[in-house]
Amino acid sequence: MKIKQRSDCPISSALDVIGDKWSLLIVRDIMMNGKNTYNEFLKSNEKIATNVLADRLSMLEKSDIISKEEHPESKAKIYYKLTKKGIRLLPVLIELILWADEYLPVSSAAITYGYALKKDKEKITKQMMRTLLKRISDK
Amino acid sequence: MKIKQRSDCPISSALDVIGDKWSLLIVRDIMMNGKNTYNEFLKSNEKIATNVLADRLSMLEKSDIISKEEHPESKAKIYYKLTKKGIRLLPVLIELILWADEYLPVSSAAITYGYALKKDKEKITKQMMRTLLKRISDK
DNA sequence: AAATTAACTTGCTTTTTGCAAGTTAATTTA
DNA sequence: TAAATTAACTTGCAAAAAGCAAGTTAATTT
Repeated sequence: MKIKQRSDCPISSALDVIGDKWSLLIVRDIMMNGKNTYNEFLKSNEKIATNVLADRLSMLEKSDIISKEEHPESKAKIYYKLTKKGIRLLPVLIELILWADEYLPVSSAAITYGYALKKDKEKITKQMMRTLLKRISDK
Repeated sequence: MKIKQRSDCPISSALDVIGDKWSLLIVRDIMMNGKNTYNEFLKSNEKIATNVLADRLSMLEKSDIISKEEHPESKAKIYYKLTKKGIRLLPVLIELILWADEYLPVSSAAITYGYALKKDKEKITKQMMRTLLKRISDK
């Protein structure tokens, strides 16, 4: 499978890569939920189908948004991590959270978090970005 | 058709509404390309299928992201416009542009725009947001 | 040695997309 | 003013993608 580019518009190009219902949830799981393995992704609340997960992981890897590594604890596991390109999607996720928080029904935990985020978006984003980037630089 | 909510995570909920390959392109066309009618959307570079366009427009309307109005020039036309909820997606689009501009091959025009955006994101976003919101308040 | 876990793959059904052609009302043209 | 065109869809069908259940293989645990 290859990714078709529908046009050279940046928004369209971005959506060609991550504009489906699952890719950004995998990114979210790694970025914010401390998940890094196949089975951890499978167990998320949204219940991705196993073949779709396999497909998305391989697409995200091909797009250089995630990469595979040896799992530190076991050879049976694969450790999925974000690349820099993947980490740089953080601001997109942040804006989706802020939008959802304002216009969609979400969990009360999300409301609380959104409130803090709204007040200090810049700072929180920068801080998270730094932490995430640091994690990949000292591997 | 109704929208299924896969979980109460804000990112997931946002993607349930606008996380497909077409919805945000329609929003982009209204927001940044001065398009407001069915045939204008159809003519975009990405070539959406006519039945999919009809479906997305009705979903976006049901989600209160766009609304239909009489076209000022003709009764044969329908004027689609963004609601406030739709306009508030601007920051998401902006971040997608910035990410694509840095990590994907896009047009040279997009590169130039992205460069300005990167330098002055806050200001440009606020200015655009103000203009868009003004347009809907004085209808 | 047997059971379990992890990461997939396979086969099949359902849903969504894409494409071409057709419909209806409003508008423009000859 | 009749005929052609435009605008916004709808319909039918084939192809692609998603969802679901079960199966495979290698590593790990019991």
